[in-house]
Amino acid sequence: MPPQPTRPYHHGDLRPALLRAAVEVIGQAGPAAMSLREVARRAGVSHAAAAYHFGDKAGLLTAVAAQGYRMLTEELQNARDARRSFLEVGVAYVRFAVSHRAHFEVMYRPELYRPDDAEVREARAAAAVLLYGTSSPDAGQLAAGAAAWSLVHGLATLWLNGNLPEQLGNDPEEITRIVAPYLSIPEPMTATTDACERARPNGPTKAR
Amino acid sequence: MPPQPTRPYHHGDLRPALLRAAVEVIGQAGPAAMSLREVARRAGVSHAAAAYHFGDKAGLLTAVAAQGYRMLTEELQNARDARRSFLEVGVAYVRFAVSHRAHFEVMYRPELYRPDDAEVREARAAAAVLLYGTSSPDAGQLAAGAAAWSLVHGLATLWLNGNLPEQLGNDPEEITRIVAPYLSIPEPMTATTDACERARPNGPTKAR
DNA sequence: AGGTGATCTAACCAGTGGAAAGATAATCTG
DNA sequence: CAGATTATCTTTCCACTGGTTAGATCACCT
Repeated sequence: MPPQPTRPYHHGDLRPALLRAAVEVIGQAGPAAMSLREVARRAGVSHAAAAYHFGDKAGLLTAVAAQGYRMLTEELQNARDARRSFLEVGVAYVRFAVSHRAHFEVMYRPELYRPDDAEVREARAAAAVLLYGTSSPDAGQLAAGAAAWSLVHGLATLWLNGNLPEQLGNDPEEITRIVAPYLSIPEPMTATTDACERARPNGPTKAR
Repeated sequence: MPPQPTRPYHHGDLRPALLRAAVEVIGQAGPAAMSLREVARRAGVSHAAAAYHFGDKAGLLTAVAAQGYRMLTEELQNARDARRSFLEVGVAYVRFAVSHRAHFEVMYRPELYRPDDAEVREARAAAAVLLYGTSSPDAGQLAAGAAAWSLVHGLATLWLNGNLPEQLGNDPEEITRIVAPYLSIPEPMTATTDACERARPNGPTKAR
């Protein structure tokens, strides 16, 4: 017989394992249905082990949120660097929300975790810099950034909740490219076609 | 002594009383922290009485969501009729989210209730008509409506979560009037100043 | 080798949502 | 008005949850 495949008393890599399990559960059942005990079960440990590593349930969700903001920052950065278009940053935002739904849903439910956590604040601030296009926006950039952020954030959440009419199609990235050009924002770094003009005739068609 | 102020066995008006209590609890502690038992306690009945009237916890939250959509419809309608401006409909949307936070937070957490409930679907459809400006939108109106809805919805949720920079001020309605004009939407019924032109020079200033 | 601290389990607690059985009262039917 | 039916509410129970505590196990350091 094999040499006792008994799980060792110490897991050895429990923290990341619990994080993965948590994201998995949230992805399947939503953040509200996630329980410490179910997460611990999937990682093969007692629920008290999870509480030990994260303090409490909010601590685990805080870690998920922080990881989410870091991942978002990275993807926004990639989009900005690769495409050099503000629109593509917005598309990347929506893509992140859809492809990392578990993280996204936790990030924007601050009552579930500790939004004042240092790690979270840091990661969120880094993402905000990319969303506003600059780390020290003036009043106009601030309002324009808020408009852009609001639009893609609203689009992403409405999509995730199934609140968008199905005639718009079922590809959230494509929907973003159709809808976002209704925003008339003076692009800070790129010289693309004026979104306002493009939107004028009878609404942006495909807008590719 | 008074004739036995003992609570009668039958409450007589329990359903609305439970609804009010639920909204109160959610307003204080958020939808995730609402418990059937706490709601029942505030209404002075056992938690099984609440379950009897609403089937289960999701049933209670379904009723809250339906009520919320009806209230939203009414306020959007008032704003449209009174101001005859598309912008003011958006402002009314944000005002609703802030002043009826409990309802709003439930409405957009479909995992907490039964979004397919007939009453909810009906009430939500009525609100959608006002948000799109017409009950049979063409492709352009659909995209424009989605853009407008996304913007105000994103603005409202970001505001509620404390994700908007504080330099924008602390009056969400005023913020909406500053931010929303970045949208260039051909207004269907009113002939206001072209938002696009107004936004051009260096961003809309106050936009009153 | 021995001790120290980190990691994990077991056991317990109060609180939760749901279901079932029964108590109470309002209403219907004759 | 009496008796039966139905609607409403309570009590009680169950499995589950998050959090706490005491103790078991083990890695590591000197």
